[in-house]
Formats: sequence, structure tokens, C-alpha cells
Amino acid sequence: MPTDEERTISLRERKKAKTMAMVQKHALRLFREIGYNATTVEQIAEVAEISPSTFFRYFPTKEDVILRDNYDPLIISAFEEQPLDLSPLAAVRNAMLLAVKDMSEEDLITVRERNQLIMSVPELRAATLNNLMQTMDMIAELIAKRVGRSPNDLDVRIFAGAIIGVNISVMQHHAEHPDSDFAVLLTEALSKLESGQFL
Amino acid sequence: MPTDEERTISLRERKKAKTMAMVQKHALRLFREIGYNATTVEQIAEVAEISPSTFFRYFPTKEDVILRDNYDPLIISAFEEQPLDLSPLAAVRNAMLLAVKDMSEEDLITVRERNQLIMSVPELRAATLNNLMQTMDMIAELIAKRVGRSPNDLDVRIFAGAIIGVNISVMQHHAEHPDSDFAVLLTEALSKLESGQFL
DNA sequence: TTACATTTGATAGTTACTGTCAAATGACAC
DNA sequence: GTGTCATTTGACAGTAACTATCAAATGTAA
Repeated sequence: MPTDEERTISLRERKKAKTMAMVQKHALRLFREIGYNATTVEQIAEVAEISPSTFFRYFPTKEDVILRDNYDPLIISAFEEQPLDLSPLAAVRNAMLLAVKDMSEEDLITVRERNQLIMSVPELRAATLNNLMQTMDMIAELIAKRVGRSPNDLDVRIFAGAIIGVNISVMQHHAEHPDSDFAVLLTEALSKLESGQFL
Repeated sequence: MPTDEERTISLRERKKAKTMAMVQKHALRLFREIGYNATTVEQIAEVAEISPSTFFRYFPTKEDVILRDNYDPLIISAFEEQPLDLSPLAAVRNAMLLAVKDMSEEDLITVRERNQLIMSVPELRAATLNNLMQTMDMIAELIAKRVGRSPNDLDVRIFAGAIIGVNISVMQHHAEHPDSDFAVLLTEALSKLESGQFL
């Protein structure tokens, strides 16, 4: 008995989604079991029962199998719902929190494990930081629109940079202290940024 | 007639330094002329008149030929000379500025060109951001010592993160606006961070 | 000049990734 | 169902960034 989704999404699309999920699952497992660099794409392809060519059709790089995520759109839509009387930073903070709060307990565990892996593998960390620059640009655009400035305005950019920098610290801390609550950490950190009183 | 340096440093060491400089010079030129990805290590080795094996002895990765720098030690020593009555952020700001001010006009041009290249090549940008995390850790350590806290203290880390984030924004802006004065930009940016009044 | 330590180049791998093409598979009209 | 078309897949042959190894070349120091 097909669900709603299965009715609207074609068999082809369903198979693709399934394959992609399987590949990611096996890849994450292998990376944790024998290490990121020690795991070859060939091995991943083998356990996921696809050819190496197909692997690269789904994921342009080996890194991508871990890094692919979609938080930015979530943040964008959450940000645009924030009341205009909030300060820019409060709006960003709420938007980021909403994106986190939307996740199930299970998702949070996955995210945490993923984060630990990323932070411990230089290649993954570098690629993640690179992605964060896109997020930074996105934040700059959102803020710029809100305060009626250009996204290229240096002040806007600095603001976005500080937010991302704080995020990186929190990610790092969270990877080292897995029991901490990411949402709480992030809220506090961004509040300190607003007051200018870090220490 | 050998100079002071030539007297204290062996022929072997002098040759190595010369080779390394040559390789970097040719690599930078080729990257700018035909692009980073289009330039192979083999090509660089050929024009620098060394074997590819030797290239990798000098530089562990192709990226490294561009990214290798030594600003951190400069910042450390400059930081430790800052009077204790300065705020932590003022001390960091002064230390970073001193590291920049120490450079000759020619150095500044090289740094600027290097920065433009780095920011325009994803691989180089990613690796640079990764390196900046080390700088972030270093700043956290310096600050921690100064205010008598642990380098793992989250507040200290957040502070260091914000500083690095601001730095990234300034680097990005400087790459897009080569005529701007990096030192001035950075000073203003870090001041805004201190007051908490970005916008 | 000799004896030793370090550096270099040649060679043969491995692995992430790219391009191409024919075979397999799903979509859709009938 | 059946045939036709578009999409997806796998096999194959490459490229380029590294890695490991070993003998030849070169600097060092007595």
C-alpha cells in the first residue's frame, strides 16, 4: 500500500533516494569503523552494491557523501518569519535555533556523530569550513535585506563573519563535549556576541 | 664575500631555501597564468628544475606551495609584548596589526596576490580556512593565559572564533577590493566586535 | 682525499576522479 | 501487455596527486 509520497514520486526517484541513503549509511559506517582515509570509494560502492561510476554520479566527491546537508534553506525560511522588531542578531539566532529544534532525537544523534567525524578528519573539516562561507554569504544577504543595506557592505559582512566564527567554535566544542546541548550552546554564544562582553 | 647569514647557514641549507623559493615563485606564476587546477605538479617541477619527488619533499601537498606561511609566530610574539592593561581584544588587534605592519611594500603586494588566488580557488580557500582553525586555537591559548582561564573554556573559544570570523570577512573583502588597506580594515572590524555594535 | 650523512631522482605503485559508450531499466502512449 | 523513448547504470580507459623504495649524487667533516 503506497504512501502519499510513493504515489506522487516516481519509482525512479524513489529508487534514487533509497540508493543515496544506503550509500551514505554504509559510507558513514565504514568511515567510523576503519577511518575516512582508509576507506576507498570502491569499498563503499561494493557494500552499497553499486558501481564506482554510480557513486560519483550521486556524490561528486568522497567528502560529499558525508557533507551534503540542507540547513541553509531551513535557516532562510525561519529567518524570514522573524518579527522585524527583533535585532538582526536575535533574528539570526532564532532562525538557527529553529533549524535545530526541528530535528528528531534520532537526527540529533546522527548530526552529532557526523560532526565528530567531520571535526576529526582534516579533509572533511576543511570542506565544511568552505561550505560555511556560503552560509556566511547567505546570512549577509538576509541581514542586508533586513537592515536595508548592500550584501557587500563591509559591516554586514563582518557581522556575518562573527556569527559564523562563533558557530565554528560551538561546533568544535560540541564535537569535544558530545553531551552538551548544541542549541543551548549556540544561543548563549550568540548572546555574548550581541553584548560585546565575551570575557 | 659571504654575508652573516651565509657564514652561519650551511651551503646545504642555503640551497634548500633557494630551491623552495624558486618552486614557490614558479608555482605562483603558473597558477596565475594557466589556473591552479590546470597546473600540474609535474609542470611546476619541470620549470623549477627539480623532480616531482623533490617537489613533494619540499611541499607535502600542491596546496602547500601557496599556503605555507608563518604569521602565527609573529602574532604570538607581538601579543606577548602587549601591555596587560589593554583589553584582550585590543591586545589581539595590536598583535595582528604589528604582524602586518612588519611587511615591506613588496611583501604586501605578494600577500595580496596570494590572497586573491586563495579566495578564488575552492581547494586553497578550504585549506586556508582549515589552517585558520589552528590560528584560532592559538588565539584561544594566548587569551586564556592572559585572563587566567582555560584554553578550553567555551567563552574563550567563542571569543577566538569571533575574531577569526571577522578576519575571514576582512580577507574576503580585501580579495574583492584589492585597493583597500588590509590593516585599516582589520582594525575597524575588530573595534566593531568589541563594542558589539556591528550595524 | 676519504668516509659518512643527507638529499635527490627514477620507478612503480595507489586512489580519487573524469569521459565515453553500450547495456539495462523505468516512463508512457497505445 | 507491448513497443518506443529517455534516463540511469556499469565497464573501461584514462589523468593527476600523492606514497614508498632504492640507488646515485652531493654536501660535510676529519
